[in-house]
Amino acid sequence: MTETPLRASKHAPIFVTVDLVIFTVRQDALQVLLIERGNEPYFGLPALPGGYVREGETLDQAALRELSEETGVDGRRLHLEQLRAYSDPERDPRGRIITVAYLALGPDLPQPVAGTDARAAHWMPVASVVESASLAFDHSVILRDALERARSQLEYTTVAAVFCTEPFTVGDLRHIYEVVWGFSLDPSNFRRKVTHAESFLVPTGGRRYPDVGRPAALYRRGPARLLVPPLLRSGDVTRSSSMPVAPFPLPSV
Amino acid sequence: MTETPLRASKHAPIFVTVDLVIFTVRQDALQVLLIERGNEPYFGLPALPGGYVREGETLDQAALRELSEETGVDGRRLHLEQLRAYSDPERDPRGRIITVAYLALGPDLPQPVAGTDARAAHWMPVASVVESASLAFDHSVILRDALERARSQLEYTTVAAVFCTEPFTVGDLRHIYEVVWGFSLDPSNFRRKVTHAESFLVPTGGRRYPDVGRPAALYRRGPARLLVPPLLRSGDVTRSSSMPVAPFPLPSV
DNA sequence: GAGATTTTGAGTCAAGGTGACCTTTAGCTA
DNA sequence: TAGCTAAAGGTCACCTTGACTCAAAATCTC
Repeated sequence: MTETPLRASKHAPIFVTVDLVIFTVRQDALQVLLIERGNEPYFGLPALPGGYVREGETLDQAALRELSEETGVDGRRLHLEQLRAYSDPERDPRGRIITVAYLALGPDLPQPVAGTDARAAHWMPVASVVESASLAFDHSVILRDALERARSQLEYTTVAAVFCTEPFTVGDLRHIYEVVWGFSLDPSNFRRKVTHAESFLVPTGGRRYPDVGRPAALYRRGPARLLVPPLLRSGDVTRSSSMPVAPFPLPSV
Repeated sequence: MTETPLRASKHAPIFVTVDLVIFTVRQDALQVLLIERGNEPYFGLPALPGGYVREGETLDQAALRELSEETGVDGRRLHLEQLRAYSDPERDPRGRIITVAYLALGPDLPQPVAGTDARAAHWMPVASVVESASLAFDHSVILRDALERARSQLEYTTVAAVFCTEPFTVGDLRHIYEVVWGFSLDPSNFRRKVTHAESFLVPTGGRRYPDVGRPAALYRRGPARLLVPPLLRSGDVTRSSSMPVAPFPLPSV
């Protein structure tokens, strides 16, 4: 915050957008909602949904608005959190545009109605997108950051449950973890942990009778937000923490 | 990202600033660098250092520049990471200004030379600021968020070591944890954890002879950035994770 | 110089979490 | 009925943790 008057010439105004990384789990895969760009630049390339922040709007409000415009889903049913800002001056060839990325997690969402901008929107498996498709702008980087954030959130918070439609079984929840983390978990140990965690799962008393196998008890999301103790990815592989700008194990102090 | 041309009238340009929460440990207390505002609005009130993002500059670069302008310290000696964006349309009475807050951690820094803007800059104990002083703009909120982030980072990463000037002892490092977390730790258990953590501490071979007591071995920061296993605040009290915008099912995460 | 003081550093022990694995239960189908 | 599947519960060895004790190496006090 400087004391310089707002319209001073030195500091050029900047256009600000929000971009959404919307994750859901469908068909045994973590999927992300991508739109196909209908204009230059990056015409025809897949991109994250998003748009300009309007006057008098907070970033959160802009994200919620874009969310409902793109998916037709009431944002209150989803988990939505700010990821971080991306600000490379060259990130958008049209000019100086900073974007604030949001991470949205929700249960199997409806096939997106084409957004208000009539752009085609599709669910795509995250795995295939991150390793093959190149997205418009710096959206590939944003997607990778969002994926790592989501994976890490599953360890320390109870967000995994928002991927499930209520009521759900412990098996449903485990399936979420396996799909997001990309490896399978011991069913017995998983049950022990999530049922022992305080206020994570609330039994409804009901049961679900699968096509085959013993019926499973049904649960609803409990009030707990934090998972104590955390449910760590045991392998503990390739975990990157929040990203420092100056390399953190720094050259001498 | 919409396809609308950049200079469309609908989306008003927005001014973007970076604000810095610079923490250091001096005199047995966690301290934050505050400036005294020399202009309206909030004339005379303490505020976080910061300033407008310039043309062609990334947010990270702007943060590094403000850091050196305010403290005269080379940013490469510090840990610097993006905290989050704050965007309430009413947060700045001068108009639409979004700020991206950064968290900077460093060893006992020099008494800040008055910034280039000739504003008075002072180290203030965080404890007294958060519970009494009201800062300009929404800086009180930013400071609280930054404090919680720093406390949580000490659990899962090795950043605590950047508060120490090398070489340092295990006691020095424990002192950092105690000051930032606000409670004392068992010296013996603390030593066991940090010395067993892979690549956290590298012994220099030297010793430091204190005024009284047994001499202590000296260490340098190791290459590890993540603390495995994490060093959890046992009390596990008042921990809040990253903040969702729409309450992820129920209030407060 | 002897003993008290202080801080480092090492070790013990019980409690609890974790991963690997086994067993039983409750439904289905052949 | 036998066989299959997934749920649910249990066992056990291993490890981490917190609380605690004890020895080591320096200074300070008398």
